[in-house]
This record gives sequence, C-alpha cells and structure tokens, in this order.
Amino acid sequence: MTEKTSHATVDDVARLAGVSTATVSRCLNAPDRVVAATREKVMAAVRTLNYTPNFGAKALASKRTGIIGAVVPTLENAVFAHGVDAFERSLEPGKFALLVASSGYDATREKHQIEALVARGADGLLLVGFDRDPAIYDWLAVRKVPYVLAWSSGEQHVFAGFDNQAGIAAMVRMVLDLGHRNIAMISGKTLGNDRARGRLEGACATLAEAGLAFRGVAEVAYGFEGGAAAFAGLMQDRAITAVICGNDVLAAGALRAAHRMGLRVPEDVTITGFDDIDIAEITSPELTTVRVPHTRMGEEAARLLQDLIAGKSGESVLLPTELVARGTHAPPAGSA
Amino acid sequence: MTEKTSHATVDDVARLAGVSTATVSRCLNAPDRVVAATREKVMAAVRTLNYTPNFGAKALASKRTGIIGAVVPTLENAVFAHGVDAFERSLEPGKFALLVASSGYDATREKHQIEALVARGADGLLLVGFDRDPAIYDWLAVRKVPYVLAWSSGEQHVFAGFDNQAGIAAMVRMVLDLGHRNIAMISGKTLGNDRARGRLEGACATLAEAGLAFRGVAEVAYGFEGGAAAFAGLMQDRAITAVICGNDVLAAGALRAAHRMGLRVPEDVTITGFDDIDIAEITSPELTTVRVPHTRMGEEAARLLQDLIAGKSGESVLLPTELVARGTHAPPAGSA
DNA sequence: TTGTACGCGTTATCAA
DNA sequence: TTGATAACGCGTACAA
Repeated sequence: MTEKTSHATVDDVARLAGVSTATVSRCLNAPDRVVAATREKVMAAVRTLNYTPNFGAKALASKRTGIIGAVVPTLENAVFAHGVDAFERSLEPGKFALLVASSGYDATREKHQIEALVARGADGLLLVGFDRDPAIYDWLAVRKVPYVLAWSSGEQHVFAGFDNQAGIAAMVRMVLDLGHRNIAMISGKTLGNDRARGRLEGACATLAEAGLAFRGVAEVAYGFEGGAAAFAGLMQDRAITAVICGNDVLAAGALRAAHRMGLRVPEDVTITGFDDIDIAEITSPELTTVRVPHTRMGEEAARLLQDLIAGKSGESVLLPTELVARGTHAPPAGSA
Repeated sequence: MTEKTSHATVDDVARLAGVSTATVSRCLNAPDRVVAATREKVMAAVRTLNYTPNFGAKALASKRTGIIGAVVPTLENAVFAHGVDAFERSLEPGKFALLVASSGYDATREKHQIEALVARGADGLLLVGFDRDPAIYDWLAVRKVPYVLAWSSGEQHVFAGFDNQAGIAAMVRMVLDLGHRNIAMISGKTLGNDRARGRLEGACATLAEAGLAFRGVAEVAYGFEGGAAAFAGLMQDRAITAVICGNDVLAAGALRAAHRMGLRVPEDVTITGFDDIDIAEITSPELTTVRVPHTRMGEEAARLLQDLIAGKSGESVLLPTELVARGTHAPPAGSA
C-alpha cells in the first residue's frame, strides 16, 4: 500500500509475474512468441500494476517512436483539415500517432517545423506539395526519414495527390465551350505554392490552346476577403463574363462580392471554384467547381507512408479530379 | 570520409570539442551555464557533425517529451480545425509540438486516443468538453498528466472555454423579442456532448422563462444533410416561424432546405446558427449566429496548458460569446 | 519457450 | 565552470 508513486516498470511486472523482463517485453510486443499460460500471468501482472511502457525508453531501445509528422500550411483551410483528418484516421490504431504542425504558408517556418518533427523522432512525414528548398530533401534523405507529398503530383518524389493543371484545364475548357471569351482568373499566391501555380499555369495553357489569354489575373492571399476584393477589381473591366478561381474560398468570396455589386450569377457572370469543399454546396447558387478527393488522398497518403516506414517500396498514387457542374456557370449574356 | 552512417552522439561532439558530454548537454539545454568560449567550441562541433539529440534518449533521461496531445471529435468540423490551429500556433516554438487525434464523437475512441497520446509521452492534453468517463480523469491524475478542457465551461476542471447555455440564451431572447412564439430547434447529438446539450438546455430554459416550450426539437448528427432533413421535417408544422440551430453547419443545412422548399429567409422563417464559422458569412442571406472566439480560445488553452506543465497553477478562462445579427432573422410574418 | 546481460544516448548528481 | 559517472526503462542477441 505504501508503494512508491512512480510508475511500474518491466522489472516490477517481471517480478510479480515470476518471469524475466525479456518475457514481459515479448508478451507486449510479440504475444505469439510466448506460451499462453505465461502470457496470462504476465498480462495479469500488467493489469494489477497498471503498467504502461515508458515511451522514451521504448523509443531509445527500439529506434522508432510510432509518431508520424505532418506539416500543412494551416488547418484553417478546410482542404487540409479534411485531408489531415482522413490521414490520421487511416493510421494503424495503436501503432502510429500524428504530430501536426502548420507553416502558415511560410517556407522558413515549414523548414523549422520539419526539423522540429524529425527532432521529435517522427518515423515519417506528410508534406504538402513539392516546392521547397532542395536542402530539405537532402537532409531528410541523410536522416533516412521517409515522406509522402500530397495535394500535388510529380516525378521526383513519392506522392499521393492529383494533377492541379489537368483539373483546372477541364474547368477552363468547359467555360470556353460555354462560349466565354473574356475570362479572368483569381489565383492564390503562387510563390512557393506549386498547387496554386499549377492551377494558374494550367488555366493559362488551356486558354492559350484556344488562342486566348486572360483579360485579367489577380493573385491574392487565401480567404473570402481576397476573393471578394479581387473580383471587384477585376470586374472594372465590364467585358469580363467569367471568372475562374483557384479555390472554392476565393470563389465564395467572389460570389459574395458579385451579390453585393448587384451582379446576377450565373446570368451576368460565371464564377468557378476548385476543391469542392463544404461551402461549395451552401452558397447560392451552389458552386460549380472541381472535385478533389481529399479524403481518399489522406487515406492513400497514410497507406503509402506506412508502407515506406515498414520498408516496403511505395508507389505514388495519382487521384482523379472531377468537374462538378452546379449553379454558378452559364453561357455569356450576349450569346443566343 | 569513411564515417559510420549512423548519427553523431553527444560523445562524438564532446570528443571533437574536447569537453565532456555533460558540457555538451549544458550547451544545448542551458547555454548560460557555460562560458562563451567553450560554448563556441561545442556549437562548432555540433554543426560540423550535424548533430541532433536522440529523441528517445532525451525523453528517457529528462522525463519529458515536449509533446502536447489534443483529442478533438474531428478536424472536419471547422470549429475544431480553427481552435486546434490556433492552439498549435500558440505553443512555444521549439519547445512543444502538437500530437492530434480524433475521436469521431465516440467516447470509447476518445478514451483510446487519450491513452495513446499519454503512451506516446504527452506532457499535457487538450480535450474537448467535460462529458467523459470519470475513470479517465482519475487515470490522468494518477499519471500526473495535466490537461485543459475547451469549448465548454465548468467548475471541476481547468478550462479555456465559454458558456454554451448563456450563448444560446441570448439568441433565444432575441428571437422572442422579435415576436416569435412558435419556435423549433435543431440540436446536435447530445449524448456525451455537453456543448450540444448545454445549448439545447439553455434554449429550453430561456423559452421556459417566457412560459413557452419548443414546438419541435430535432436532434441530428453534425452535417448539412442533418440540418436540411431536420428542417424539412420540423416545418411540416406550418405554425413554426423560427428555427434555432445548435451550430452553423446545421443552420446552413436548414437554410439550404428552406431555399429548396421555396421558403424565404428571413421573411417566411427565421433561422439562427451558433459558432460563427466562415460559412456564416457566405450563405445568403448571411447567417445570424453566436460568435465564439475559437482562435482566442485556442490561444488561451495553449497558454494555460503550458503553465500547468511548467508547474504553475492555471486559472480557467471564460471567454465571452457575442450575438451576431446578420440576415436570417426578422419578426414573424404575421406581425404588424 | 524463456532467461541473462548488455547497449541504446541523454540528463543529472556530485565532486573537483 | 567543468568532468566523471550513475541512472533512466526497454529491446534483443545469445545462451540455456
């Protein structure tokens, strides 16, 4: 009754169960390598002593922590919140836990966060996109920390993502098919952000194929305000009949600005989004956008990373995007 | 050049710098307890060897991990995504990192997640609300793991939260003042969820004070669909002129259902939300709701928990909620 | 199948 | 201010 208040250790359990510490360790980590009878004794001792393995000791001895790190720009962006949520749910329960850090879309902060996660013993990393100092990839290679990139696709790294260029291209083509010729784009900040850049470039390229160019392009920070302000600015040019947005939040902001400016959507102007997050369904009219399988992507990324950590070779997975035609698109006003 | 590929240790650094391992450790953890000259030598050695302390060994020897755990229902709910994001940003950089787990609103899963985080050496925990098996609190006490509760307020634990009952009460009073008498409520699931229950009870109590009761109450799972379906069901009763919703997502769903049913908001029916998340500003009309300082709450919770971990005694903080009157409320149709 | 004994890399105590 | 050395608690060859 007058036990030390400190926690029980393998030694305590071994003593109580009348076995060696090695056997206790086996019971916990490889139960099948122990005869049922002794296993029972040991587990009973574990329960009565309320034993929990010491994390630090375990990590030191086994050289793995069961911690997986993720660095995302911010969880305030629903896209990342959903992806990370799905990723976390797909981690083998009991075996892995998720350490998240946010970079605030800042490259330097991202680097620090990556270092911090590795310093915390992360067995593997989930990162967003490709754009980052090559030194980081070298460092990760030296440290032998496996990683998976998401929300993008590419050749040089293992990823679970999609083709931003192809996704936006489908949207631009649809807008062109509708008859629009005077089109503008509201893009997210492209510096150090290959997702935003891919969408902008993909849109420009598709327009170029049709011998056209944007009547205007605004590059703004993530948020409704940015989308709204950019829309108001762009629409000074009264010829514009369609505005392609780099993501749903910008599009929702643009939509709100349109309402406030007295413009009808889609009769007066077509507005399109990208991502298909929740809000795309509750604006009115509902947003025409590009669906990205965020949940599936999180799941695949988790599977992939766990494979890499287990030493298996991971095969990148390219997920499809899909055009979701809802209510914010229509032919330009003047068209028959 | 033919170095071992394994990482440098304190011993390597000590040898190269010509000092003892104790000094190396001091340079890294308490630089001021070392003379500048030797510190320079040591740091130089650290750099040339590209030394990083081994996490497991550090945790084992120091009995702390610098890891803080958080268990939230889901990051798909913007409320938690924002709160956790703010919480993480408020953690002392370099000193603490955030381990997140989600419970999916399931009590059993939450318990497992708490155990998993503690097993991973979490120095402290952020939990959502109060409702949980008392055994968990006992266990945490035995393990001496400090924790802070958020999104609720109460007496028995340290929290950084707000008064759900008071928040909804203000809203209900406003609706009553508008002249509504036939009111319904769409509540989130209350089982094991003191936030949802507090809002429901607070609303009922306020109505009771006015000698009234709800014409109908629906309790549904989180999501637009639930809100929409509940609204459609409730409005079978054509006398209802106002619907109080337990959160913004339910309200947005209800709003969408209203649109599809051909009901004008707020002319035909008043709909109110709770939380004031992003979507409250992009529905049309914009949502009348109760603002909760999610960001501030995350920050306060982080401060509080870090204090507790440092051994200081934390004082719970009760944050104010605020009525945000936007476009979804109006007097009932029949009123002069 | 089980036990012995050592190593893992760091922090912390105490003495110099 | 610095150094020697003992924990810290677990995993795992290797032996029995």
